[in-house]
Amino acid sequence: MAKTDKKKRADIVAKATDLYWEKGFHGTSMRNLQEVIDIRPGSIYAAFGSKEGLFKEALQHYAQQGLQHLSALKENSDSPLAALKQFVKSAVIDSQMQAPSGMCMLAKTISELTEDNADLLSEAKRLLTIIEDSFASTLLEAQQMNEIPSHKDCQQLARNLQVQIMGLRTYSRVNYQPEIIANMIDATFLALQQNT
Amino acid sequence: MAKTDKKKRADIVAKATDLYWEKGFHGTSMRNLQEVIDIRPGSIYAAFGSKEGLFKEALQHYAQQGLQHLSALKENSDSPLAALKQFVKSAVIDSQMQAPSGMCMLAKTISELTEDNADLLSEAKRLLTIIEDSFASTLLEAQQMNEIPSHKDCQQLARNLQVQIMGLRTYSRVNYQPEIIANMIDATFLALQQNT
DNA sequence: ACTAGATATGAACACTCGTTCAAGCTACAA
DNA sequence: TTGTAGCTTGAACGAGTGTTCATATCTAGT
Repeated sequence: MAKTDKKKRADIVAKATDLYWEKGFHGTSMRNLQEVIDIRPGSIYAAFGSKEGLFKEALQHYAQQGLQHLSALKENSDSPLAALKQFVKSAVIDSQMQAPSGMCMLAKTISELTEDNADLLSEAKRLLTIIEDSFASTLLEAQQMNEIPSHKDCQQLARNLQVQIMGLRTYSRVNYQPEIIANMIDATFLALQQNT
Repeated sequence: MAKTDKKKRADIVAKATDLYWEKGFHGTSMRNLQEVIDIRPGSIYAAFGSKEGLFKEALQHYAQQGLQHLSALKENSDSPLAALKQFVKSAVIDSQMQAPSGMCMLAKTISELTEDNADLLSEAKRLLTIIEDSFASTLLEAQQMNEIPSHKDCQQLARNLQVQIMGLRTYSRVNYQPEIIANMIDATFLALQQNT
């Protein structure tokens, strides 16, 4: 019973995440959500309290999904750097056609919201920081395996990567040219390994 | 009379731009706009047709503003590259505190909207392309003055710059550290000039 | 099979949304 | 001074917003 409840709840959050991700916080109405999830308003409010409450859980679900994807890729590879590169390519290139939006949901949220929704804004920032940290520790693993010159600052490299991903995902929406984007990612990772 | 009308209209567009820029298309209501501009609904609809019509003009106003800023900087400098760098720094760093939003309004629009507002979306893309072209021609000027190695592809460099700016402006909203951001911009422009 | 507690339902609430339009006002030509 | 063309006004429209809650339904323990 408890298990069923948890599964149901997770299912609701997953569907809500996709809709919020596509249309944004202000662009998504509770009626939209109710139709897509096939649930009545009372149930949402009993479980999540408000439109903001559900959005907050959607953000968390989104971030966790991303982190899990990265660690899955790392497990299937003996090069942390190659895993990271694959992660970036799938986030930037594949998600442009497959995902609800080509944008990173966290970046999209940070772009959209103002201090009128300070809670959601700071939650999105917090989650992005966590992701940046997981980039940094992946890069550190790569460094320990001599994939990256030892004098480089992995926190700084993670920052650069974060900037690059955000830029590329936005740019890809303007100009979707997979090969060119792929080349830019290759160049970014080549620079990581170089000695200057 | 015609002059006064044009000035009035431009004033309305300028105020609308700032509000839309801050709150986004869906986050801004016509009531918000009416209050900020101090105008009655009928007048807006007579002049712009719809919420979308006004937003479209706001996008155009925003883009034109940016292009004018860049060419003003170029006139006050004999190095196109230095002017461009100053433009980037002011867009990424200064606008974080001063402008309605730290984001580029065009990127923000592209991030927010879906095909439900195809007109606005493609207008934002079109304007961003124009801006990228003006980066490219600025870089070409720099190349002709030997500020940039002659074998580099200025269109490609402009693309990189666009990606970098979009990324940095989003990242700055998460983590506003002006010196670090400034260093990253310096590094980007140093790489432009280098011979690899 | 019965009952008590939890959960789901969907009509309804107060409010805001984008938009319209008849009536009033303004400013210039004759 | 008067006529008229065009702009401004603000009340009003129907539809949609996020949210609530009394009622109906379901579930689990006896």
